[in-house]
Amino acid sequence: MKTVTLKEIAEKLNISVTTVSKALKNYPDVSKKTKQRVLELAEKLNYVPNSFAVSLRMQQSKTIGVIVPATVHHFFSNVIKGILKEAEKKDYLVILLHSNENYELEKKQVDLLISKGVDGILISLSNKTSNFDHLKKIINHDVPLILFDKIAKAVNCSKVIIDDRKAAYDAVSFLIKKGYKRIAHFRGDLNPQNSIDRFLGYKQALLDHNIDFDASLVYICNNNSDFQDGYNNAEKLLKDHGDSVDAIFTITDVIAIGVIKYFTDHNIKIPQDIALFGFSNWFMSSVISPGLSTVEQHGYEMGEKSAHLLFNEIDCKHENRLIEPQTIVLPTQLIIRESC
Amino acid sequence: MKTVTLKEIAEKLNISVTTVSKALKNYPDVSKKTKQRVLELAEKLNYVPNSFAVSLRMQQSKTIGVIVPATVHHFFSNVIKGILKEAEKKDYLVILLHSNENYELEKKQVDLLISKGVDGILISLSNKTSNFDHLKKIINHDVPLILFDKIAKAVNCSKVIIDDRKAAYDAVSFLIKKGYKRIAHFRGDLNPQNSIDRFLGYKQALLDHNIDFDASLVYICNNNSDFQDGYNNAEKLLKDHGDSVDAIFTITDVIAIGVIKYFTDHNIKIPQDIALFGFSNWFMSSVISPGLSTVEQHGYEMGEKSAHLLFNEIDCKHENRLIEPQTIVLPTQLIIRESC
DNA sequence: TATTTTATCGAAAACGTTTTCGATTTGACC
DNA sequence: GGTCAAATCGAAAACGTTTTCGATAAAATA
Repeated sequence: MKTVTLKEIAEKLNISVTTVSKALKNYPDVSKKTKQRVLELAEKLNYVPNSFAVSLRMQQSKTIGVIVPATVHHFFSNVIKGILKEAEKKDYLVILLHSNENYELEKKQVDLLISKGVDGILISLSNKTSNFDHLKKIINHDVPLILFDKIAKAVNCSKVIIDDRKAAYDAVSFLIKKGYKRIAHFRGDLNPQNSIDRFLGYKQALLDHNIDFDASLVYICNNNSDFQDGYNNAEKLLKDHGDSVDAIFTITDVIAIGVIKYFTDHNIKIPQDIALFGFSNWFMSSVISPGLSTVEQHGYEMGEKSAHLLFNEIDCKHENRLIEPQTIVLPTQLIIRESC
Repeated sequence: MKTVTLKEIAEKLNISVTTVSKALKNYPDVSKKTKQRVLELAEKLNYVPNSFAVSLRMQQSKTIGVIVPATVHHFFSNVIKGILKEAEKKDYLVILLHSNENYELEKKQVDLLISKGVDGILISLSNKTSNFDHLKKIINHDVPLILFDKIAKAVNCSKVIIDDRKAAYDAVSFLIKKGYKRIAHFRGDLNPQNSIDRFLGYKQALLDHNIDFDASLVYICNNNSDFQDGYNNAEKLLKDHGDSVDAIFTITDVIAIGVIKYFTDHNIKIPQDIALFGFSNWFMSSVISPGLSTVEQHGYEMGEKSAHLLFNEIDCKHENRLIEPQTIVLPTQLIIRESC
């Protein structure tokens, strides 16, 4: 099937390319008669505008780029779902990229997206990202940028996040109010902001409830989506502190799942012997037993909101309106299940 | 930051656009001296070719499109991961679309991709898709197409699948050899091929082991990724057959998880009272208790292979070599855990 | 010196749109 | 019949590349 162009329609109708183009776009300066003739022939020949030419001429691609660490996460795949939904509404296509928690890759992918001429970019940073020049490059190229979930505070662009610190604070406070006294924390890497914030929330909650912070109760999970990390740290915790610890707040549900696995394997009862609180509300947390208490993070809404914000900034740019960076903080909820 | 063009480089160097272009592409008919001058200035000005112009001129976008029902599935997000990996190697970008198990949407998305001028398309069909005109349209437009996992046998293009029938046959045979005699099947919708094939494998296994097929033991899950369907059907099964059934083979792990939930809630022991066998090896199946026996489907490899096949066909097309549609059948494995 | 080869360059067409602006035609009005 | 306004159209430039092919100059050959 040959792809048909304006020129061919014009020749068949013995009119100019200009008129064909204008007819299809319903310009007022072409007669009803020719409009109809053009429309009919275009329909018949199955005309579809060459998007490369349109992009070149209009300087826009109707495409946005999305970079996430991975989508094999319940949270991120929900975010993607929300983004795709919004994009569909606005007739935009989305290019998806996985940084794989790799800074160099993330940098390269940003360059790729810029060179592809996407109309906007959505990024959730990799855990390894601590230099933000590539993000500034995006801004310098005047392409709208939104950071979500794993953001860089220092970068001057709009952001969509949750209040990690408060969410962690709430979760740990809940544990304390339930009567748990020695609460460990399996935190994430030292670098990413949400790992820091959740740790700070944990610490603050202890402080506010007159419980001394004990650094030896904090364990680091280098990869907060590897349940083996949770499994191993559970083992370490037991070795270090015996049964003196009565609860653990983990940076993600996956880590908590690893902990559950270890405890189940070693006949340690949850929540009788030790309680658990996760983060993100992965699907499996609702079906595992015991059900895992966790923080609902609303990935889908975060995707929606981020995309919405981005399209808004794209529109602003086209209308030459000023873009005022804003930060949206999405609410979270504690989901209480049997694990505490 | 202004984007710099060949023309600007040419003007600054007092040479023609042609020469600049050729210098950057290392044509033999431009002197080493000018090449160097061009390269240096291009580097200094941060020149990056306008991809719209390149696409228009070269008639290719270096972009492929992917349509899947959803990515909130462990299997599909692994497929995506594999596709992205391959695409990165070949310097291709991928546009991701969710059909949401909606035929009309899928059709529209195919049109979108065609009109975007993607160099190739990868699709896993929605459960509702039973008309394949949109796929034929892709082929008629001469854009390479690969179907994976949820395919249409009738469409003449390359495919990457597993042998659903054999995998189901193996799983059910395993149950039988373990001594289970009355084995129910929670199947998927009537339409999709893999739902049919898994059912046929189930039936064949019974037949080959001299067990009568009992249609009343087959339950339909309209949405095979909704664990509630499994929960509800477990309830129905109990009501219909009491404790006479000793095993269930489910179309997916999620359904099985729903079943586990129901049985756990009602104090029915797995596998003592009833055994379970799932399909797809979702991450959670390894961490739930009891561990769920299932069929490993190798999503990542399927993504890799599909993308590889697609890039191959794209290359063929460029070199005007004939494309011979082929079907790759990926091996599956039984993963045996505590549920049987 | 005349001729041929080689090295280096650039004009121009092409990819397929969109949009500006000027040209032509038509009809209305006096 | 002459003037003016409105309606309808198209030429051409522009978006930024890539590539063909012809032109020129320098070097090699006779």
